[in-house]
Amino acid sequence: MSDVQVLAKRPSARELILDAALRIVREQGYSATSVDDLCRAAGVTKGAFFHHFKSKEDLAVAAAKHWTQTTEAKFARAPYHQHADALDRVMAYLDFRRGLIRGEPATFSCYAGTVVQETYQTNPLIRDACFDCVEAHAQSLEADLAEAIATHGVSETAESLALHIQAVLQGAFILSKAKNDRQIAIDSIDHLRRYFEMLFNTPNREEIPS
Amino acid sequence: MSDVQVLAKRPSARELILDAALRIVREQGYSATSVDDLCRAAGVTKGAFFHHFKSKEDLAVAAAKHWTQTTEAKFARAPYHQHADALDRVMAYLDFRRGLIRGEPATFSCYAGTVVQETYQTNPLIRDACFDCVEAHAQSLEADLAEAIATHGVSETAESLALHIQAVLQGAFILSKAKNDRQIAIDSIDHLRRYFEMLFNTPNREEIPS
DNA sequence: GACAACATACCAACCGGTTGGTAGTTCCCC
DNA sequence: GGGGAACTACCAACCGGTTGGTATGTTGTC
Repeated sequence: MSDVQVLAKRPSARELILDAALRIVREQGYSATSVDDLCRAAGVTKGAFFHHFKSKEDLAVAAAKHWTQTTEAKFARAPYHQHADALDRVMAYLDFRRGLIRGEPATFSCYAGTVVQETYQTNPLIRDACFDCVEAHAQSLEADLAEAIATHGVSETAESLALHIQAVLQGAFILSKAKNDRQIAIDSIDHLRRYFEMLFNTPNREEIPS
Repeated sequence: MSDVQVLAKRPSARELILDAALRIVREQGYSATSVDDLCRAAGVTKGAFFHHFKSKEDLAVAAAKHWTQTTEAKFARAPYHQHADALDRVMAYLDFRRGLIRGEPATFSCYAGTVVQETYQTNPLIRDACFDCVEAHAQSLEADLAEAIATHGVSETAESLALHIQAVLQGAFILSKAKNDRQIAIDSIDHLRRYFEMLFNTPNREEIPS
């Protein structure tokens, strides 16, 4: 054994490629990213790429699952879960998402949202993998939303609200990319927050608390 | 003069290409659409393409402007302008947008939103052209929004609300594409409508009408 | 020595773009 | 009003580079 035994072992080519894919595809888009681009960015050869993935499409699907895993871990250890009240957790989640809008759009935008626009009609496998990403994350919010809905007598469903949050975020990312300005995304998230404040504060919503 | 003098003259290659671009690029994405694809769809040759556009990038920018023009015309003759009250016009606009969610995502989604995701970092010319599209349409709503804001004592700006509408729509399109289901987009627009209802009905919003 | 994990070299198809050309129209000078 | 130069609109064939993918090694490990 020539190397020192360190805990941070050199990541495999597969992991290097997947991490590179999440980064470059969010920068350039899926179609514009060539297999050579990915290999160069990951520091591996084309042989390694096609050893681990049987096609570029296969990589895109695997990267979607990888995206789900990394984001799942990120949100699992986020502080918004700490609040005792369900609605507090929901609002803290929105604030957490707001706080993530930092740096370049490529770093805070969504892999699935980027890829699905280019593939939804030509590649159902990738499209479904991308929807699974978004849906899985939305579902992770449903428990808190359902509890807040029950407590505050709101007539929306947890599923619908969770998906609407994702829609606003995706749209906010697009506007940020188009204007090359992150503030425009933050503004939309603020509008979303205000929607939730009004929806859940229920300031005698036409006297019909359902 | 050998031909009959008809009003509907054969569209030029340039127009055929631009129309084809709006259609195919929304289906396949910008990078995945080759110049040959465009020529085939438009029924013209590559020579004609490069006679009218100096590059594929040039076509993308021209198509963005073409998109602005066609949508401008479409919304100019939409019925939501008829209402006497400004807030009624705003709400009717949202309902109009809701009603446009028909058929395939490629037919109701936005050229600019699709293209900008693939080009925002690699091609500033295209990115700016796409933002101009979105901004121009958002600005067309600002007069009605400003009037409704003034009448109802709302503390948001017309610009911010107009852009938020566009963000929600863009996000709704993405979710529709991902789920391959237009209802998910309609649901988000319904949430947006509810936000506007609550924002403008001002049911003693914490007693601070600004 | 078997097998996974890579690396090297290569391929046909396709990519955006260029070429040299033609048909028709417009313009201008006589 | 006739002729020709200049111009626009378009076309088919072609070009070098890049594409996703493959075939065939080589290397390290159990």
